[in-house]
Amino acid sequence: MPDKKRLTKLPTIRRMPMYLRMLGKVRKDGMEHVSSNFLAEALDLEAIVVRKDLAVAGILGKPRVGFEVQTAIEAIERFMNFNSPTDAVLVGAGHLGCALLGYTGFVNLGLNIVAAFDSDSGKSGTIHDKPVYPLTEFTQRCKDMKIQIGILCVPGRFAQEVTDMMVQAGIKGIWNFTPRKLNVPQGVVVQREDLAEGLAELSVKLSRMAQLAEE
Amino acid sequence: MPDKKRLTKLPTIRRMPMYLRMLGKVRKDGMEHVSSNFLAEALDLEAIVVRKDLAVAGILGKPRVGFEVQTAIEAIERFMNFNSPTDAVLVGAGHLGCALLGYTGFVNLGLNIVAAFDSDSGKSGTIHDKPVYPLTEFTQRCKDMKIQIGILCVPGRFAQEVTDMMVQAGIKGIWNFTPRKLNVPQGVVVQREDLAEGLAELSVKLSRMAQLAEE
DNA sequence: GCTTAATTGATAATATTGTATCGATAATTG
DNA sequence: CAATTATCGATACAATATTATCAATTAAGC
Repeated sequence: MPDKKRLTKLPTIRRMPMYLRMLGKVRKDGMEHVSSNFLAEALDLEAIVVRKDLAVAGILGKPRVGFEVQTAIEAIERFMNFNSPTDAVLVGAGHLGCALLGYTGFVNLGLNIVAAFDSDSGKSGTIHDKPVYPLTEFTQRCKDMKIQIGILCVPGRFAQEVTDMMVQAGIKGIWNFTPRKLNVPQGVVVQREDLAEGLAELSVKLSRMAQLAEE
Repeated sequence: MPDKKRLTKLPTIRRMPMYLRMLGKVRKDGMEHVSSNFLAEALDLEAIVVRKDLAVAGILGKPRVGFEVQTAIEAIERFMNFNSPTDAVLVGAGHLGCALLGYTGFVNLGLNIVAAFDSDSGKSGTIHDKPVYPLTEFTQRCKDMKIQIGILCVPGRFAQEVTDMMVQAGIKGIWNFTPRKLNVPQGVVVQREDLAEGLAELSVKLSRMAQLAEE
């Protein structure tokens, strides 16, 4: 049986980036304190959820005042390991790959995409200021740079092949944007990202809404 | 208090596209039946999860044989409303927008992107065989085509503005790829898509893995 | 046909997540 | 400085999701 440890408080963990973003905005606006109510309102959550989530990250508030913005930001960054950036590479510089390369928000979340690779060596050069290399150079460069995270944006049929390369190159975490299951050895974690899930949710919400309207 | 209906069986709903994809592959391979065990193995789930999920969609299996592939596919499509495609438009033909325009998998999930819009009228033309129009034509065209779903891929600072246009144009569901909360009237549903959530999860999984390795 | 093995589906148990209640605390107001 | 009010945090409760158990059913093999 493969290692089967459940990740407790997963929803809380997934909400952390939201808090971080909003706290950043709030700080920029010059506010030093913020209440759970304010955050909840701004993020479309319940105040009690906010309080519990912040408590998980070890953040304490003061009655009548709320939470100290700066302290909260630091606590979340620490809790989530966002303050020690991890180098990552991306494979597959198609549209999705380029979109990810251009997304500036990842640095705040501890992810530093240092390079991209593509099997089409015609794409070599730079995209959004990040170097793009031919895939043939993948293993060597990853090993040289001691890359920890690989972002997989290739067409599905190449997914496993590239995954094997990543594992070979010492990558420990794979962010998988293909709709394939990846076989990886123990000690390597895979995070699947499947847009279809969100679409399914939207689809069902919509049809329930339509039903309500009929009644 | 805003409408507060919880969506039960949400995880099940979000897994449906996976099943559909795998069942399609299995059908292409010529298999007429498939066991929950097989699906679970192929999708990295537990067999019992598969059985329960299929049961929710009204799919019955036969002992010793498993589930009829064709029947299961049709049942899921019916359950999820995937067989009556909904027309959608996309706003913001940047990299992410283009990636979504080029993704062929959505038709199987009942989503038919019929056009895209961009404020930069220089982008007008076609992308991945889909027409791209200037944003000025948005409202009229949406109304003409009776568009139900809008996909929001613009930079965050334009998110609310474009949302308002969508609502105005009669759109009922918004798939929001910006990291902003959208204000919409009752009767319009928003599905947020935030890549940061997955990254947060990966980040925590990785650091737990690293800790395990140390022990 | 009878036995065996595989597989389902029903039921129950457990774990996780979300929500409500309420006393405690600190700033504000009079 | 006392009363009031906003806000937190602890506890308990409820809803949801996952996992385990096991009898029932069907196909296959003898």
